[in-house]
Amino acid sequence: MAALPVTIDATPAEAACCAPAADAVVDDATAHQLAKVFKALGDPNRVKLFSLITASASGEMCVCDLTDPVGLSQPTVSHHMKLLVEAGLVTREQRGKWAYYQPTTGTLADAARAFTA
Amino acid sequence: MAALPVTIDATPAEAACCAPAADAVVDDATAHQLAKVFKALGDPNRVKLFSLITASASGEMCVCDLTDPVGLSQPTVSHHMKLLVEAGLVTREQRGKWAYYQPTTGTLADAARAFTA
DNA sequence: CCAACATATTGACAGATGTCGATGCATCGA
DNA sequence: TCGATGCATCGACATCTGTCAATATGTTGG
Repeated sequence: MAALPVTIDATPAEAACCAPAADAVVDDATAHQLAKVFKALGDPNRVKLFSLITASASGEMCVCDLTDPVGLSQPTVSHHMKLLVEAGLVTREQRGKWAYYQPTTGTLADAARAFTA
Repeated sequence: MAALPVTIDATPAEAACCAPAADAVVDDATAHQLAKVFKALGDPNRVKLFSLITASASGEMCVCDLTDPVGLSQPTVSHHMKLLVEAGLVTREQRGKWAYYQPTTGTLADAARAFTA
């Protein structure tokens, strides 16, 4: 499941007459993809990590700069970052010894729009 | 923790010189509140439930109309709806025998904006 | 090539989560 | 008043999740 397109695009939302739509407005695959994005931000520490990166002046941060602010061990931060990458919320770029993470701003906005669209 | 204001409003994002901001851009309470909202949508079935309600023509749905589309038992649907209510994503209104759930459209958008603001 | 450093992976563990059946608690209709 | 209906809560269970210490992998500098 590496590097999913993450296009999401909400279903047409047929809006039938009134009651049990029987088949969900979002299909199973879309629901899983959306849940993956939201679940990635469903942990306070990952919220902080993502916030730190998005608010970073340089637009990117390495693991060594992230461990201190959240107060977690280095392996734990790596674990969280992996989830954020798999959700498509950040991208990873290895430069030398450091792994730099950059936010993928569109992903979260698109996911949130899946309901209002 | 009933009926939280859910104002969220992102922190000023000081954007210091370059590196370890030491204290997170979002404080602990905000991170927890944001995580709560996203975690509520971090399950495929809750994504479907929320989608069903937001796309509903009448703007509200009762539990009896939700069990079939997601294929879950009634107690499980009640459990999921409780989480969505606690996250501030939907509101519950009891009318007669039925419990009607209505989407709180602003909550998700505000949570997503906490990072881009 | 080797030592030092930054990061990822593994193994383990407590705690949280999703799910259901059984049950309780209201409300409505007869 | 009584049974039926819609929903919530409880108890239980398997699974998932967050966390760390230990270790492995990979990259740079000497």
